[in-house]
Amino acid sequence: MKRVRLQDVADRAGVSMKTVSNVIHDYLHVSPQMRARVQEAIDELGYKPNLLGRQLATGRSGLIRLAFVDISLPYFAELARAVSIAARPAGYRILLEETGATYDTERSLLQDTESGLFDGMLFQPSVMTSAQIAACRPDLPTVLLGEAAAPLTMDRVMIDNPAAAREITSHLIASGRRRIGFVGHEESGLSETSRQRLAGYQQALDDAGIQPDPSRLIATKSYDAMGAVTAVTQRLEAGLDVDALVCRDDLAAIGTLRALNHTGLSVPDDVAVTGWDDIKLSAVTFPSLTTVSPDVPVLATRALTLLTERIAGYDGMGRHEVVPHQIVVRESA
Amino acid sequence: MKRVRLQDVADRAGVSMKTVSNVIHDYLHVSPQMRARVQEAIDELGYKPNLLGRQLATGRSGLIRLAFVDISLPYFAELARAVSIAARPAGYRILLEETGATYDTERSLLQDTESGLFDGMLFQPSVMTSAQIAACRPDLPTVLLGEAAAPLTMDRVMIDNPAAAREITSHLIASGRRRIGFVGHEESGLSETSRQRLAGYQQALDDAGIQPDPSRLIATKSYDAMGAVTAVTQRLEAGLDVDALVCRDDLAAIGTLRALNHTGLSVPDDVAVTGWDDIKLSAVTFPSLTTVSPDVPVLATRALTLLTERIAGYDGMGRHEVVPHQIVVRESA
DNA sequence: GTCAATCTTTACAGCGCTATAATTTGCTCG
DNA sequence: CGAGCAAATTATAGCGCTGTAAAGATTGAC
Repeated sequence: MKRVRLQDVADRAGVSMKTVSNVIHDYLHVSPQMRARVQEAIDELGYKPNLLGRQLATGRSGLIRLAFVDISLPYFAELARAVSIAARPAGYRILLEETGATYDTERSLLQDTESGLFDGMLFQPSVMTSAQIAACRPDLPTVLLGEAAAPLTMDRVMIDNPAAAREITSHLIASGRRRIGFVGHEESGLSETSRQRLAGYQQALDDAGIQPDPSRLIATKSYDAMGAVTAVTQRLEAGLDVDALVCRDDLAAIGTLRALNHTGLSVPDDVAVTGWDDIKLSAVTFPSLTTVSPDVPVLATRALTLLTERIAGYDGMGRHEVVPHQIVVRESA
Repeated sequence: MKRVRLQDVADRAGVSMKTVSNVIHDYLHVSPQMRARVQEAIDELGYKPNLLGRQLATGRSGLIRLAFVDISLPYFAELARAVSIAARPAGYRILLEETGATYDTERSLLQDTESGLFDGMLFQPSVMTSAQIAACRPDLPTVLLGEAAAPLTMDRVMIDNPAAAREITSHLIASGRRRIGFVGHEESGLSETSRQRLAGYQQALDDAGIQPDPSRLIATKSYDAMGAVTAVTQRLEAGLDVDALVCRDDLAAIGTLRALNHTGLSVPDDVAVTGWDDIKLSAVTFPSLTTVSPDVPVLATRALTLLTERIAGYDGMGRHEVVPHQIVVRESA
């Protein structure tokens, strides 16, 4: 059983290839009887259009590259899902690419040695700076996600991190907490994400006239929850004095919950904890997490809109969009 | 700035297209000086091969479709990562597809109306039966993942579910538990996955001479952790009498932990809990989860090996491979 | 110095589809 | 009844690359 080509269908129906193509694409000007005749031939032969041929002819692949650190981090899995769902109506499929947070991988995304496969790219950088990205001058239409980096020439979608950090810290202060720490920033080489969240955290303390105390900043060695378990446990044993911990993300918060529980501290009675991202599991931990909830579907939709405009040829300066977030209050704070 | 084509490079170097192609592909018989000359032209023009053209010419896209229920379920996110990593050395990229566990979506995967885009497919069915899958006669080389369904004609890779369920239940029995329940199967229309895990659970009870008690089976309404929270809480309030709960997967276990904690029961002192999948977070919950750990990297590698053989033309009967698992003992049991 | 054998390079025909422009058919209307 | 216009259909030229087959260059053996 060999493959059926467009020409085979055309021969069978006794028409030209283009007419068959018109039927397949529901082109307006095809007479009903012709449409029926061609459809019959298609069905009889079991014809399935070959996407490779179509892609080459149109010059579009319908594929968008979605690149971020690691799909096994729940936030990114949920982001991937949202993007994938948002892309379907626009006729795009999503191809995932993990960077592993290495400079070389991120750079090779921007300076691809091959072309044609992707129509565009959504990229959440984690180690490259705006200047480095700008220097790469990617030739693929690209929209950046997140707060990490974005040259002026490129589009970017994110939430207002300092504001959200300030809000969630203020929430802790409003509930009477004063000795508030921060968990989950890098030990050295602070990322832009951590920087912005720390800034909002500090701002909230300032607003309340609380003197920020550097001894309440707990850096972690890795992005996963285990990094927070290790770091927080260690600092608790060293006599950390806090009544609340703002965590950089939900994974850090989950690790923090474990460290606190393990040490015999009760959440939120002894120490309140907040997360960030509102991953699905944050509603199911015990206690459930008060967290910053970015509007991921909107983020995905906006990013795709900007990207499709770029693909369509828009060539203006970078547009930087801020997407809404909210503070979801649960048991942990 | 228009796109550079192979012919442009050939013109610039004063050679034929094929020679340029040979240089790009490190073809054996190219003289060093020719290679240098062509490379120079490539660099000068900044030539990037267009994959669409290559794909059409070779008839291969290098794309493998990976389909399962939902990427936001941690097990699948980790599986996707493993497959993606295993695919790279073989020259394949992975395109994710979510089925949402609906029959129509699963069926449309098998009976695609388009062709050419994918070289093969890895598919973890969740609602289709073996017979339904067999009836579809997919024309794309396909390897099935998981225990749910697999016609005799198709390859499949999975772990030994009944054995693993039996082992983890026996572990509970060995630690003195007797009133052991099961959490997370469907309320109606038992899935093959649940069936096999329940079978192993029951077998272990039988082995120990314990009478299985249907009142200790707790079905859930959804696959996520919240489904388990609801179901377990409800049953606990209704007077459920257990000293251990075998959960269908880690998400159900995490939900179960919350329900138990919320009800004031201590894990593992009052009730031991086990999970399934060994997702990353299972090491960070409090208490951390004793769980069944499938060897996902091996699963991914074996599945891809079988798939590449199918793509290469292997046409034998379905091969059913069993991949190793182990019981990871942590705090919860 | 010649012939065969091997190494390099080339010419060109597709891969399967779409887009453009050209052509034919079907109507309306003066 | 034929001009004029719109609707329907076709012929054909690519899209950018690779594979095949064949030609040209080089080498070694005798």
